Amino acid sequence: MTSLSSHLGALDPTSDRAVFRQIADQLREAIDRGRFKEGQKLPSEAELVEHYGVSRMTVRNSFSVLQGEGLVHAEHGKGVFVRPRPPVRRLASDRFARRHREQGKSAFIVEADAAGSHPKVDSLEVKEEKADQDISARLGSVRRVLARRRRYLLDGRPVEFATSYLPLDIARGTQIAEPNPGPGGIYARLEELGHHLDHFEEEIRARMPSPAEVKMLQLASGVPVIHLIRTAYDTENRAVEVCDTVMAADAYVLSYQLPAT
Amino acid sequence: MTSLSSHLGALDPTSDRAVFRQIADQLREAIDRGRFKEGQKLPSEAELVEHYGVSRMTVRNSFSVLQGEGLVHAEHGKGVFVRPRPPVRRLASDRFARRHREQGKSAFIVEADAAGSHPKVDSLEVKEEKADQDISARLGSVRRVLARRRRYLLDGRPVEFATSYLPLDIARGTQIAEPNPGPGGIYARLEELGHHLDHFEEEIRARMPSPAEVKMLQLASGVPVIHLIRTAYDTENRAVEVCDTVMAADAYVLSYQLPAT
DNA sequence: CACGCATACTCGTATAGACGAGTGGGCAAG
DNA sequence: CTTGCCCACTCGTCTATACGAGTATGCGTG
Repeated sequence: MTSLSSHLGALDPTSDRAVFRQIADQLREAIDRGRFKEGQKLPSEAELVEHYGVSRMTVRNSFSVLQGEGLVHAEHGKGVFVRPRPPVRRLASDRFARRHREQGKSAFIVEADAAGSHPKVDSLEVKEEKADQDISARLGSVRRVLARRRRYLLDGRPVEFATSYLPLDIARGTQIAEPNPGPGGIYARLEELGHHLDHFEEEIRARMPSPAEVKMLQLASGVPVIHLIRTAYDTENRAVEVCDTVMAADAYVLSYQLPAT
Repeated sequence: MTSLSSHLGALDPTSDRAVFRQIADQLREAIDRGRFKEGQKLPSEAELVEHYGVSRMTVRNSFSVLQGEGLVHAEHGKGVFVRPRPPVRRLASDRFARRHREQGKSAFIVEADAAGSHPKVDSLEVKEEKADQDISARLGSVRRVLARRRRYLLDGRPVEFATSYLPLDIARGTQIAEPNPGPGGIYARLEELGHHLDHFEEEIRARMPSPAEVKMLQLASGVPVIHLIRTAYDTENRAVEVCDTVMAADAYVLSYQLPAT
């Protein structure tokens, strides 16, 4: 009678459900019921091999199912652990309102400080480049754009990777083309330049990350990304910026307020 | 010289990148470059075993990487195929505007018909039940609610699964408690009952689906879900409905329009 | 011609074994 | 006591094999 018996049952040989799925089911249920808590170590592969009397690959197969569901993650040399749900960042739909544009620091820094996290922005890159087809279409058939890339981190963990694209005739030679765009960010600069912002349009998709995104965001397996594309329009209904953002889905909740009209 | 050589190269034995990752990389690149197109069959496991000179489990491991990325899906007895991107349904932020509430059919049906798809709604269930903690909090501490569950399908494929929760003092005994809520849906009924809608609040998350959701939405592996929770408020700022929606992420693009204020 | 079955090919599941590499603790030498 | 090494335990990668089950094709029988 091992200590595992208290959390995990036996297999049903008559079931037509695959053995590795049965094991995954039992582990999942134990996690859901809180028998294994966040961050806690699951039984090792060897222990499960022993407990269920199956081969190691079968146990690993079970783990890979749970990994794909984002429930657990393995650490080489240590064990398999219940994946903790990181604190989420809530993005409200009024986050670009003018009243939030007063302060010197960026919205990300201010908000994270308020939440007690340690924010950081790195991978800054500002350069002119050729617009790809999609960006070009959104900005109204421009060929070249100013691209501002940056990565956001909370408490050392990368959570978001964003690129802003602006037409050259607007941004070139202005502070927008500088690494530090100044207080209130590029939206404040755009307004100073006479491009009064009227509204934003946001498109949201969710998908699994590419290998490059896994690296940039240090994503565990089983964590999707939220892909948000925001277009800013001025009062003349011209698209003045497109911001392409990829977020670690386990770190975000987006929130929108809609009028019933 | 097999036909595979034209699409796939050789392994680098000096690389410290695992063999199955190298194979996955080559297949991924071939797919990205369009050498294998949407819906097309990839080389069989046996062919890749032959081509690379590795064991079958190594090839399967490569496939499982690509499956986790949502790039391919396997069909028992047939082969492994490049996963086609299904037509997406665009949800605009004005989809609940009053002007869309005139017609007799539901918004889903009207919109899908217009897009040339064959819409269907099934799994209708309307019943009173105990509100869970989250729903209760959103509705302002109600104990029991009317729950309206339904599943939406496009061209036979399930794409969305939604449950609306309404306080009993509003919904009980009205047409809202009937399977068919009538023209304009429950929002039209709510307004007729004197609950004039003021605004909606939507919360969006993305995550991997639970096994139950995989079943309900017939999701391929590597497809996340978008979890949307909408709360409807009347002009007295009372929450009159909470709608919990789980969508197949590969079938949706959400679109919001925000004022710059 | 039509139907049914045999067969070959596909992926799914499972076993058993081997070696490698990261981690951490204990023990021995300095 | 501190340092450094060894070892036990962990997951990672890979091989080889076996059988099962779903699919498609073609051939032979009726």
